[in-house]
Amino acid sequence: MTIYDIAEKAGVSASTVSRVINNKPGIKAETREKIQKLLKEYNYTPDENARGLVNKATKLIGILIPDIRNNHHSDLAYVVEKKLREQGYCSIILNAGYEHKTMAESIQILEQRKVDGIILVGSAFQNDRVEKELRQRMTHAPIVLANGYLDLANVHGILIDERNGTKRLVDLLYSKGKRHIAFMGNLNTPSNQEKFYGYEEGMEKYGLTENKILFQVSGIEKESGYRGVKQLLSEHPDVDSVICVEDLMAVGVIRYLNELGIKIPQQIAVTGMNNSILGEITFPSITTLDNKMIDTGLMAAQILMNYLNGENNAQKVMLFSEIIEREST
Amino acid sequence: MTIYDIAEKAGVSASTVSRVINNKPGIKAETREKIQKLLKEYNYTPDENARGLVNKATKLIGILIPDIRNNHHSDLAYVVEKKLREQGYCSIILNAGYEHKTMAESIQILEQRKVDGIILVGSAFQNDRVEKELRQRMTHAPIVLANGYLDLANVHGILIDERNGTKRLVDLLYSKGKRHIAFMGNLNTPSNQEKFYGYEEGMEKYGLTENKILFQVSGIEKESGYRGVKQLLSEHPDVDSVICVEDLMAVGVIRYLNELGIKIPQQIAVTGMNNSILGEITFPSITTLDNKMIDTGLMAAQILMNYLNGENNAQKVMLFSEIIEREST
DNA sequence: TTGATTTTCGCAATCGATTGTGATATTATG
DNA sequence: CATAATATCACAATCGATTGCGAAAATCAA
Repeated sequence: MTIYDIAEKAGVSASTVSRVINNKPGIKAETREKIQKLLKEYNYTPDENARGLVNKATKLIGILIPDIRNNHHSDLAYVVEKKLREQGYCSIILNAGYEHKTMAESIQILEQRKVDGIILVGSAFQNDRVEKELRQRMTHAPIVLANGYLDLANVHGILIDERNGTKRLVDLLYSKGKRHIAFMGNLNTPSNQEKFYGYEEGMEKYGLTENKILFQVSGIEKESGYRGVKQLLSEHPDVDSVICVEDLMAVGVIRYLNELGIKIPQQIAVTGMNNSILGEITFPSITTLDNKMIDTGLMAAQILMNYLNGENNAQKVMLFSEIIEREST
Repeated sequence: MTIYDIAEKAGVSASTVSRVINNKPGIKAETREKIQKLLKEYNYTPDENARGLVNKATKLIGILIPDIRNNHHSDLAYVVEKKLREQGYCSIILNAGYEHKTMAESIQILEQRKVDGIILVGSAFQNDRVEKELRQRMTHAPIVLANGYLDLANVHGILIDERNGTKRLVDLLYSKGKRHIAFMGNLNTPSNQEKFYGYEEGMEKYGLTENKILFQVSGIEKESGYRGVKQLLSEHPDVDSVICVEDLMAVGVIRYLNELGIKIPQQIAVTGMNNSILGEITFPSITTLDNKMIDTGLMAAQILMNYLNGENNAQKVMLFSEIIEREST
């Protein structure tokens, strides 16, 4: 069923039907109604792809996510998809992985699809390879980097004050009497680096520079946390609290401590980050830093829509993270 | 950069460039190479939407999911997206909700986008409203219903033996000496109904028909589990085990029991279903029924690809669920 | 060298929409 | 009633690709 079929049935030309569909003027009320009735009857809807060709707008938005299986990624994807859909946009969600190569490949796919805009989720996209790819193939489309910043004309950034948030996490632990606070996680994303800087600032604030421990582990899975804390404690028996860059990792930490019968938080306190649902359901539940994924998603969608509606001022927004205190501290 | 731009630079017609891109014969090797070099140089890739117009294939697949935030939904979406991408397809993921109306709306969106195929995730799609919508607007495209079945020519089904799986859950609990086994969750999806039937069969098998308790709660959130078990125990103090239709719900149940100091599984055993990561990290960890979301996803993608490659035999596949025994039983 | 084959490539139509321009029908004006 | 003004709609071009068909060029045979 094409627009020509409808036109034929109505005894008019396709252009007339098009004008009715798009509420353009210059059509007799009588004709308009007749066509509208036919549109309903055959419940015809125009082919968005064909439309995109001439309108130079596909109404497609690309959402690049390292891994949709992560709770905070899917939380964000959910609100974004929902909000974009309200405006008639469809979301193409790609798992872009954490490697620069796969990220770049994903951007190429979006170029082919001629998406109207892109949302990049996670600071992992804040790297040279991605920047180059965006500069080369995505000059036309607005881009929102959720949790990060890239200095390109058409890239908008939403930043979360993870640095300050982490610093406040140190405050919290200090207030609980903790002095040997360790930081666990790798530093291979700008986001994690920010967190680490915040940790450092916090420790320095209390004159605990000597006690700083950066314990790098490879992944963010709970196994990494489990093995990590095991090794951490063997190397630094005096540690009395651990800040993990991810809730999932904290889950592994807690499991190990539970197995050893170490009292949380009395002997060792633990915090995660990113406020995943996981933190609510462990025993003890995990104090975490809410990185405002929902707000970020809403904001990202909003900025994109604004831009597509003509508000061409590049934006850089800052959201404030929030500590969610639970049993593990 | 269009195909005409490339053609101009190469001093040939667009049709020649097209034939080179698509590896069609009838082009002099010399010309072919020259064009290929230009394609690389400008790293040109054809507009997939324009291509779709003439090829009558958008290389777009719609994935309908009630809610991507559910872990087992995103697990599935992840593998599906990955596998489809390998074949040059893009995934449009829509959160279709649990209401028939929003499901139908989502199907309409996919029709407009002229997707080449659809994957429906979850038995919730197994209803009249969806069936009608598919029959009306999706006769052309292959559809795979992951975890369910609809009797339409172009709909393939992947079924999971949740009924039998639940029955084996009853076996397990019986073997642990439990006799007052309650079933908790609503029955508003075919999947949950299957689970309930399995529960009934299991109870009858052991002559425990008298002890059957169907305790219906509205949602599947942990709060539903928490409140549910609270009420359940007040009404039926002799219950010694609870089968929940969802891990998340079991999380709430466990939390309540923990708060009361009830020993799990000695006093009351608990099982969840769907093998979410949540079940691994609670204390005690939750025995669950793995509904094979990963396998289902791979299978769904595979069936769709087969169909799109010409293997037009409708399929109905059965996967076997598997009990994952943990501490809660 | 000439005519027959085969290669190689361009022309033009097509996919399903949108839109500027101009033609026709309708109404208004004097 | 004739003419000007306006309302209504169709034609054809266009978006960026693909493809059947025919024309020109190259190769072959005699």
